[in-house]
Amino acid sequence: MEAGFSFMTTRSSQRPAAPERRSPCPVACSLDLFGDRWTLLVVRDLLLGRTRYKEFQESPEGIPTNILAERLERLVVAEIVTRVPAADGSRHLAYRLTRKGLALRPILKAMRDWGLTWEPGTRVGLAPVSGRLRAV
Amino acid sequence: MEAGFSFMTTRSSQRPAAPERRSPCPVACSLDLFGDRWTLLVVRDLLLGRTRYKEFQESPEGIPTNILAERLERLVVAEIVTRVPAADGSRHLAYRLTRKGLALRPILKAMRDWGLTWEPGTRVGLAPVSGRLRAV
DNA sequence: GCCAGTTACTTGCTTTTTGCAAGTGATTAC
DNA sequence: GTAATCACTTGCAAAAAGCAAGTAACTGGC
Repeated sequence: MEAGFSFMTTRSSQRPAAPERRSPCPVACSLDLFGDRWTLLVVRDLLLGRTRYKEFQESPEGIPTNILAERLERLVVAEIVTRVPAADGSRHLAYRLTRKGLALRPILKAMRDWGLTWEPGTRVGLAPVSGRLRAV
Repeated sequence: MEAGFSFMTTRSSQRPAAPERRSPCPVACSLDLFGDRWTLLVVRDLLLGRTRYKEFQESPEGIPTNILAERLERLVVAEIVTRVPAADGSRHLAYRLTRKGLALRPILKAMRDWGLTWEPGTRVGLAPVSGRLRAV
C-alpha cells in the first residue's frame, strides 16, 4: 500500500532503539548490520549508480523480492540509504547512499580485489550506470 | 572422534567441485564464502593471533560451538585456513590463515574503520595475542 | 594406573531466516 | 479505458541459526 509516496510517510521515524549488539567490536557491529549474503550486493549496486528497486532486482544474482524489500528497509533504518523521489520527475522512488553508506566503498573495494585475486573465474561484471560513479 | 589427529586425516581432500556461484562478480563470490554474521569474526580472531578452537569460543560474541565447527570446516575447504599441530608440542590442533586468508586483512580493516567511524559505541576490544600480529 | 578435567567437536531440537511463487494497489503508457 | 509497470506484501516450504547436552580422545595430578 501507498507505494509511490512512501518516502513521505513516517516509516523511517520508527526507531528500534538498539537492536542488541553482540559486542562493542566494530567488525561484529558491522556484521550485525550487513553480515549476510545480500545486503552488500545492494550497496554494490548503489555504488555503481543504480537507484531503483527494479534495478536491484535485475542484478545477475537475482535477489528475492521480499528480501530486497527487507534489506532496503534495514539500510534506511541504519541510515546507510535514504528514499528520495526519482530524478526523472515521476513519482517513483529512488534509493541513494548517505555519507555513511558511501563510506562503505573501501569495504566493497577490498572484497572485489580479494575476489579477483583469489577466486578464479570472477570478473567485474556490472557496468557503472552512466557516468555517475566509477567501479566499486 | 579422532579429535587430536584430525589434521592427519583426509578430511580436506573431499573437494565439493563447485558449490554453485550466483554470479561471476567477485563481491558476490566473496559473500558466498563469508557473507554471514560469524565467519569474518573467526578470521578476525585468527588475524589477532588466536589459533585454537577454544580461543574462538571465548571471544566476546559467543559463537555457538556447532557453528564454529562448521565455519572452520568451510574455511579449510576454501583454503583460507589450514589445520596444523599446535606449536606447544602437544597434540592439540591449531588453525592458521593461509596466504589467501591473510589477504582478507584489508576487508577486516575496512570494516573496523567503518564501524569505528560510523557506529557510536564501538571500540577495538580484542587485544592481539603476544606479538604475533598487530591489530586487524 | 586411575580419575577429573580439558579439548574439539557431534547430535538433537526449536526458532529464525531464506527463498520461491503468487498476489496487490497505485501509477504510468497507450 | 485498458494493459503494463512499479514497489512492494503475503504464504509457505526449506535451510540455517541458536541452544543445550553429549562424547571420544587426550592431559594432568596423585
